[in-house]
Amino acid sequence: MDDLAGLLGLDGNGEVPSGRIIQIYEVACRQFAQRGFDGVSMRDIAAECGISKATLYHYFPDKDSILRPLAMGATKSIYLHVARHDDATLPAVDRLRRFIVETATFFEAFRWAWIAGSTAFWSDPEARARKERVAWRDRYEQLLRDILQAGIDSGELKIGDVKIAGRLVLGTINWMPRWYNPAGPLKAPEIAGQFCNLLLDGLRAAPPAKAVRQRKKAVE
Amino acid sequence: MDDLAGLLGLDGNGEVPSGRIIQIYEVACRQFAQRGFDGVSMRDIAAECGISKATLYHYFPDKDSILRPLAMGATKSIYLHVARHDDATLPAVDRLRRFIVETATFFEAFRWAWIAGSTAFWSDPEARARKERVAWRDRYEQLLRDILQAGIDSGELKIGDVKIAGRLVLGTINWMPRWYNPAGPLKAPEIAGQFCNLLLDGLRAAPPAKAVRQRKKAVE
DNA sequence: GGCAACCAACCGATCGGTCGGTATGGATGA
DNA sequence: TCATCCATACCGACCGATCGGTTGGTTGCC
Repeated sequence: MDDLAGLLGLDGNGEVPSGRIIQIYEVACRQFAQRGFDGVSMRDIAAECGISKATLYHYFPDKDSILRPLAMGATKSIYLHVARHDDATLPAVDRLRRFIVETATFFEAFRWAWIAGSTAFWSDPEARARKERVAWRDRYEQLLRDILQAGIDSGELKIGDVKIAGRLVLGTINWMPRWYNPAGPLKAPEIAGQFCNLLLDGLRAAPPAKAVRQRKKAVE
Repeated sequence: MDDLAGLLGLDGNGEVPSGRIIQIYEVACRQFAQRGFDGVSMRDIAAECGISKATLYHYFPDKDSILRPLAMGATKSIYLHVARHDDATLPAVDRLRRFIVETATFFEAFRWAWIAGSTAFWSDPEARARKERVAWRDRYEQLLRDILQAGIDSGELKIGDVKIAGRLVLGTINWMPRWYNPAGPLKAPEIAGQFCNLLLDGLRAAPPAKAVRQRKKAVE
């Protein structure tokens, strides 16, 4: 189960979230992820929850306020999760591995919320919420770039452009939800670990110097 | 300009495509990419084209038949494009570079169609069209895996799992449309070239043997 | 005359959202 | 003890707006 309550921050404070509210979040989250925000009607959500549409509006003022906490929670929690597991005293290579693997761990736990948030990013009409979400996303991406820069400074990594390298890493991670099969033989963190190995050491077999020359000629 | 006519296969046959049809494709394509298929109404498209909604239905029988050729064309053409530029007699490393760079070249030319197709993949109600599109997508991904396998066989590449490595490469490419800025200093093929360098040689600075030992200890 | 291009007006369906009302169960006060 | 009260949880029926799509035309050019 997803433990969406944790992602939404509903379990920490004094409020006791109704089980119905959690159910609505879970149902809506999966439907948004699978068919998109516009592709899901309030009637759809109500039907799968086994309640009437009017009851849905007893718990939520409008459709946006179902998606918003999910999208915000996913974006904010992913940063808090990787930041909690980061340790700036470790070698940058290990920090990078943790960043990648912990992102996958998080994504596996909150797959639907992640997808729903990333596909419906553009539709929130409330500017403040949109801005806050972008800020958390920026923190997440900045942490990765900080790790890469630390690796350059320590001599562990050899990177021309930190921004480009960051895009490379983020692309591999962010594309995972599109094809990842939870029922497959490899769990997300294992795949992420292999990604990290490939990213660090490259696809190329260690070439003798003359092979490099030959390659350069062939490109021309 | 996009030259959507080429992507749609409208210029090769005897038919003379009306300029209006091209205009509708261009407008719809960009709107679908920016706001999603469900987020765009036929009224929106008609308004930006400067025609009435009824006239839209003079050229297209329904909404799906505007998106379908765009999505199909993007998926089919990307494969044909990279396959045309592939040369199985070249070293696998060069073939891989061409695959990545030519994908970026194509994506830069048909950015909106690419995005519209990849986001609206799931909504086509016509099973035959969906199946055909998946088939072209599979050919595209299989070509990449073939190149990787050729590199393993020739000793150029050192890859444990071709599927995983393929996902890695595809992720970096497919995520590009999400952040790529056409007005930025680097064009898509240049970025793709840098991606290829990083993918081939890795982020890690060539480590002395003892540094590798140290790293392994730190992971534990 | 015939046909491509175009449009205002309209259709049934569905959208997000509202309204008035009901069943229930626990606290309150005489 | 029992009537009252109130908040919570729920629902059927409805609203105006908008959706994809249709109809019955009117132009203007060959």
